[in-house]
Amino acid sequence: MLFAEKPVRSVREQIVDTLRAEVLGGAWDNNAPVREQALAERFGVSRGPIRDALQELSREGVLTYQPNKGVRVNKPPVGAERQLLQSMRREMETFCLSQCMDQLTGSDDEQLQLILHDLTRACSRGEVSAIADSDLSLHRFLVRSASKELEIVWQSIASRVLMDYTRCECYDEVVQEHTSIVEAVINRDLESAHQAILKNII
Amino acid sequence: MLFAEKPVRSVREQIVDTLRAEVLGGAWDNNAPVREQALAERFGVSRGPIRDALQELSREGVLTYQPNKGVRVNKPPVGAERQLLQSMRREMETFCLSQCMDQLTGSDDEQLQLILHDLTRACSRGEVSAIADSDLSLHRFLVRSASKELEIVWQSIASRVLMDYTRCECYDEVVQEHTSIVEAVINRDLESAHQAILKNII
DNA sequence: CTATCTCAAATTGTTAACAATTCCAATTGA
DNA sequence: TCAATTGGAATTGTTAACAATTTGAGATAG
Repeated sequence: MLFAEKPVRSVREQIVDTLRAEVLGGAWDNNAPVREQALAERFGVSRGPIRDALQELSREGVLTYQPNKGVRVNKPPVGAERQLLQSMRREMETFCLSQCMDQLTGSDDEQLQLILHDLTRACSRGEVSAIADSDLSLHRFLVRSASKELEIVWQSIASRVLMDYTRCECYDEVVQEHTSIVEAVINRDLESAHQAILKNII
Repeated sequence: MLFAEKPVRSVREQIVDTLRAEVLGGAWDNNAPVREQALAERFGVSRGPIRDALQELSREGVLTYQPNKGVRVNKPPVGAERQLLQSMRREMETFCLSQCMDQLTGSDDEQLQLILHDLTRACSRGEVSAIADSDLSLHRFLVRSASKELEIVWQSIASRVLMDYTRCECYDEVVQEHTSIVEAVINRDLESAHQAILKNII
């Protein structure tokens, strides 16, 4: 069996990714309650998988859970707490870059450019949810290339930090910064990649 | 309503805490499959809450999940990956100490000493699961005092790092190190507390 | 008028049955 | 003999019904 394992995305994963992008994109009111039944009807499944997804997003920091009261949209971290999370995110991503840089293949480069293309298109159209999703996807790709174990930890930090993604309105800058990252990676220029990452994670 | 909200522990939380302590304490074989039905019978509930608990422990790094194949006991991180997680844990705990130190009350001190007492007793009896649980509880108490939001992130890092808790066999040292931490905290000596924490998180 | 109580509707939590998938050992065939 | 097949048992995934809890509007008493 030499086939590359195709990432069979479960129902739960699809729901998680969709809702995460929507929340980070500002499509849900802050502190708004999230109802299981409504989501179940929307996604055409029963409440079981929906509950799974909401639990995962709660641990990720996108939603917040209260026993017997359901989940709501979480508040973004502020002040020193936010700075700590940003610092940890920088630490993880620079580490993962160092780890994976030498092992990336041409196929990886293609995928990166694909994601960058999605990000550019989403920015030009001003689709905030799609922008947030592509942004996260690009960083996730690099982290995942280094370690699937670290990916889970990273996601719960990155999601929290990006809970106020909508306040970033300068789309051109987003495209520019990620273009720098991808270019440096494709050139296997670790130093430039580190700098580009640090510049992007303010 | 001025009553302190008593932490009503849901069924899921109890199962999560029990299983986490058992795994960290080495009571489960490495890479051993974890069966939902068996746990459901053991805890006297249906598979639903069990699945919730297993999902949570998977995101926490204690277990590892594979679609349609269930969960297994996860492997501890090694090498540079482990060092990164340790570094992040240190960063979080020193931060949380600085944040909460001034706000701790006498009641908090009592609780800390209670946990330290549990830890000491567990060490003297050599009950590894109880040791791991008390150890985590003590650190969690300090993190939680600073931020309930950070607690979730911290847990997923600390659990991973402590996946090889059993290899630490010098119980006296465990007691000693945590006694130093609690003493420094009770004396509101931030500098000593930081040093004690850093010494404990190797 | 305000605060409290009551009860029905809405919502979350749990369960057991069913569906889909995986696992594994016995069977088959070259 | 050994690899591939197959069928049933074991296990996970999903669903709908039911139980428990919360919510909120209206009634009630002060």
